[in-house]
Amino acid sequence: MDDHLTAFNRSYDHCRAELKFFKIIWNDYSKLYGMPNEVLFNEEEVLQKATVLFWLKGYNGTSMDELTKVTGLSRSSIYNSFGTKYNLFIKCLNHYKQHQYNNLTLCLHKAGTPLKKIQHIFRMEINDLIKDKENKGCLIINTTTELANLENNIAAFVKKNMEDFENLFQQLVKEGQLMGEINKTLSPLAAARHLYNCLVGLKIIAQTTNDKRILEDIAKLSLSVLQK
Amino acid sequence: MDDHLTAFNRSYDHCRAELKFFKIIWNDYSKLYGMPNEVLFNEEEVLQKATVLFWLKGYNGTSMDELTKVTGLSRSSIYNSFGTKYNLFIKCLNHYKQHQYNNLTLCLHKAGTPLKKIQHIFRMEINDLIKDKENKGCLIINTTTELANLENNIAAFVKKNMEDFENLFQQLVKEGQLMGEINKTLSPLAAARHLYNCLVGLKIIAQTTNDKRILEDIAKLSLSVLQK
DNA sequence: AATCATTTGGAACGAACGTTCCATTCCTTG
DNA sequence: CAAGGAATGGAACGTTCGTTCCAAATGATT
Repeated sequence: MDDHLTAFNRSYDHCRAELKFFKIIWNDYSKLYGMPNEVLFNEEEVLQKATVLFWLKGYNGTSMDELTKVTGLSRSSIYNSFGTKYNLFIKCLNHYKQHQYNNLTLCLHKAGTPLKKIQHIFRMEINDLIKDKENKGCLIINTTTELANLENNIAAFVKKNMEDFENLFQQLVKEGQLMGEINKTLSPLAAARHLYNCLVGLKIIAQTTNDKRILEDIAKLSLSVLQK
Repeated sequence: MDDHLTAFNRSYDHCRAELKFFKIIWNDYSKLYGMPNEVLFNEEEVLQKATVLFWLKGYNGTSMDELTKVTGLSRSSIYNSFGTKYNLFIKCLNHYKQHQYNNLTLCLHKAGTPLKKIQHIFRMEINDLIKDKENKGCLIINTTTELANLENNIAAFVKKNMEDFENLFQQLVKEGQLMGEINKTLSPLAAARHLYNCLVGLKIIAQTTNDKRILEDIAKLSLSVLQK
């Protein structure tokens, strides 16, 4: 897919957004004058189901037919609500990231010191990976290897995701250094990238093994560089 | 794809292998009695080209049509030589692994001490990743995220690959510990898994960034746990 | 030249793909 | 009950998919 197509997609999305906006306006207007209401649509639930399917089988491995079955929606409804398969996939990616972000902030509030927060993030990620009996790994990592080198939008999304993780870890490392629980000679950015790198590795290896101890051993050793 | 299909694939492969064996016998026999020779086929070259395509676009993202174009072979020739798309892909995976293994042994012979060998492996991997302007990453990792959770043969191949790396790293860590250049309190297996984990991470991150220093920083920090 | 097994190009297969279309259903309001 | 419009189910669109098939080409031996 080239830049031309990307531009087309953007304008297409824009067009759809505008259309939706006018529909909402029209909805209010018609209510005002006693016209029939628009039947609302449960986007969240459908997105969750579609996300799991893309997560399991990948973008190219998932067909619209399977998506209709898993969501319970008909073809027309999906196309009416999301446009194309590609648009639906992008929505699922964002949905997944939001879900991931929610889990992460939960971690940050639960644990105490910065180092403990980092450790807790790894513990949670490992738990989630092991809990998944389908070994789906991570949707964003799966998408990276499948599409990031072929599609600019995806590449940008994936890069942004990496930077968000880097910033989070960097902040925690800095705080930990101030508190004296993390080695002060480390570059916070380099340490953050190292942590993200290990997390990514774990998400791949979890697709190969179900042994929780292997993942825990790796995490333990990776985190050991933080201490002096 | 279930176990039944896997079993079918295995017996199908076996059948093809046997057929090929008899063809070779027949070839010798027919030569002896002056019968026409079989026209030989350059499998290596075709595999290399097919491998690069699968590497770039993934299994589901690659069509037989593109494979004919990139290899220069006609449809019939590919099917005659490799059977199915799936069989061709498995051959490509093995071809890729062999190539990877050759590079690795080259590393082991070039560098000196065990620790230096490990460092040299990481240096070479990073160089290869950065050199690739298409950001293809690693075929085996890409295949892990695309198919390992859906196909038993692939899962077994990927797991074997991980174990091979683990064994290599474990051996090097043990030797380094004997020489006193690697921290003796480390579990060689845990250290090996940590190293593999970091390598896997690098192969993913290289699909997101082209900045060599980022990868080098990560490798440096990851390897720092080996020293005391 | 004739014979032979084998390879090859290209047409063709049915199935599945993403997508579009339209008649019908559903719900709300008058 | 009638009317209106959005959402829906299901048929159908044209492509592309992996795969098969067959006539023609190939090259060594008689």
